[in-house]
Amino acid sequence: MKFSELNLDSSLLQAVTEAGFTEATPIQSETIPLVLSGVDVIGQAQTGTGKTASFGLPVLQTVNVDNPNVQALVISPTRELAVQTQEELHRLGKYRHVKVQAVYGGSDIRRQIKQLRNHPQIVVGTPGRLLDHIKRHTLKLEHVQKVVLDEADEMLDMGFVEDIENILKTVPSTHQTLLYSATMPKPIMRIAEKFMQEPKVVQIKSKELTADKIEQYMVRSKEFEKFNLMTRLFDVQQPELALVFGRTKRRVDELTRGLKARGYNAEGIHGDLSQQKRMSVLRQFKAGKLTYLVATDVAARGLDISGVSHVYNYDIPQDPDSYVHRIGRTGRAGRSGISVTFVSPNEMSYLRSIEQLTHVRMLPLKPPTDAQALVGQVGAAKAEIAKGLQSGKLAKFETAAADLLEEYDAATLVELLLQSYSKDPESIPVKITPERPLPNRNSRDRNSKSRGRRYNGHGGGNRDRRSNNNYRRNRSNSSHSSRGPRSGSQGFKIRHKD
DNA sequence: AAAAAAC
Repeated sequence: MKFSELNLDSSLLQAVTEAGFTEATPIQSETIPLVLSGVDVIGQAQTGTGKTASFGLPVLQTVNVDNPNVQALVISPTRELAVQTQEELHRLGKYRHVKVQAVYGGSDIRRQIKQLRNHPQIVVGTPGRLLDHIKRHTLKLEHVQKVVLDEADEMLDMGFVEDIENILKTVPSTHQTLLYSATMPKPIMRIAEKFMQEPKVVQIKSKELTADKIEQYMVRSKEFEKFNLMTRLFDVQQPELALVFGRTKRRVDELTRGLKARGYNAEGIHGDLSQQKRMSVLRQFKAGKLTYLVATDVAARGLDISGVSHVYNYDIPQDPDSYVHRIGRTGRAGRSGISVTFVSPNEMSYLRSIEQLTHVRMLPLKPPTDAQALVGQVGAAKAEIAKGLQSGKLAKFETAAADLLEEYDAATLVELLLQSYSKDPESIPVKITPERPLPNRNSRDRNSKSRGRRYNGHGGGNRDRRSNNNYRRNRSNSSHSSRGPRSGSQGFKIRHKD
């Protein structure tokens, strides 16, 4: 269906056309008329199918621009998503002159209070800060007619339910509720029953939960080798933009440090960083000034960044839903994408439950050899040089560079380069805290079986401590060996020059 | 179990 057939105001259609869209996606064609008719709507569709516009357009249409009160409220699970939604609503509503304001934590509340005095008709916010404004009486919701719960599966997760309930208490009971979600687990349906009145459910049927434009791969690897395997993949795949997911904030920090040390254009994003840092990193990534964005699940949901060609699950998500969201950051808006998930032997059960949910078997990917990684690096270097020559930045080196590229084959050139920089990537130590070992594993189980379980309370702590020590010893061994040849993995060819 | 979200 075309947008022009959806009874939308010409000012909105103009903005849609300017954004480059003519054909509405299924979720948009189905929900826009429903939202316009005023009923409560539950919309479920794959990520990347234009959910924001499917509530945004009808909400923008029904807002009265001559009325200075807040008439619509959009609640988002993360700050970045709130900002993104505000930007998109602003873009779509600019010819209708609708004022849209985002409010979220981590940024100056006084500035937000001033902005709220500017009479926005639509407010987009995260739960905590919305409540803060409500308590300060700097945000009044008594004229709100439409409430949108965006990415509701995440938001209605435990902890948020109460916040949302408290926010909704200040909204007139006659309001229309719109709930959008990529997945629709049972708790959501219960919540929907509680907050909504005879909602119409629009479920966009898709054979697969994950977009088929995403090629999904997995790499079997031990914890200690993941880092090197992943960087080799980077060299071979040369992603345009890549999202790299780690399980914890700390691991994201360490991964980022490690990637930077090896010369990759990487930055991290997670909830412990200042909001300023979070925004600036995201801005750089969106502008293509940053190639690798290392993230916790803060970046897993909803974020729409064009050009994300690869998603790497450095740590496999334990929650299968989270996998669907993470890889949904690529393969958006009709483009294709690639995801690679690293799986260690004790994580096979997570892999199974993910595949059960998505009904897609991840293809085993053979990690590239050092030689292949080298060729990838050379290709990238050549492209860089070519770009530099083209832009004129390297004009004065033009003949010299051309000669070099003529004279040497790829591997030799890289060897020369590395020698001159004395920068052998794998010699740069990278420390990443290992995942804690899962309890009750192999050898300990076997030992304890014959002894029986009755000593449980007593011996448990001891056994755990022992296993930790073992683990630490293993780690220090492997970090030693990163200086010399490592058993089981071939070293970098150009390493042993000294 | 971690992450996210208010100061």
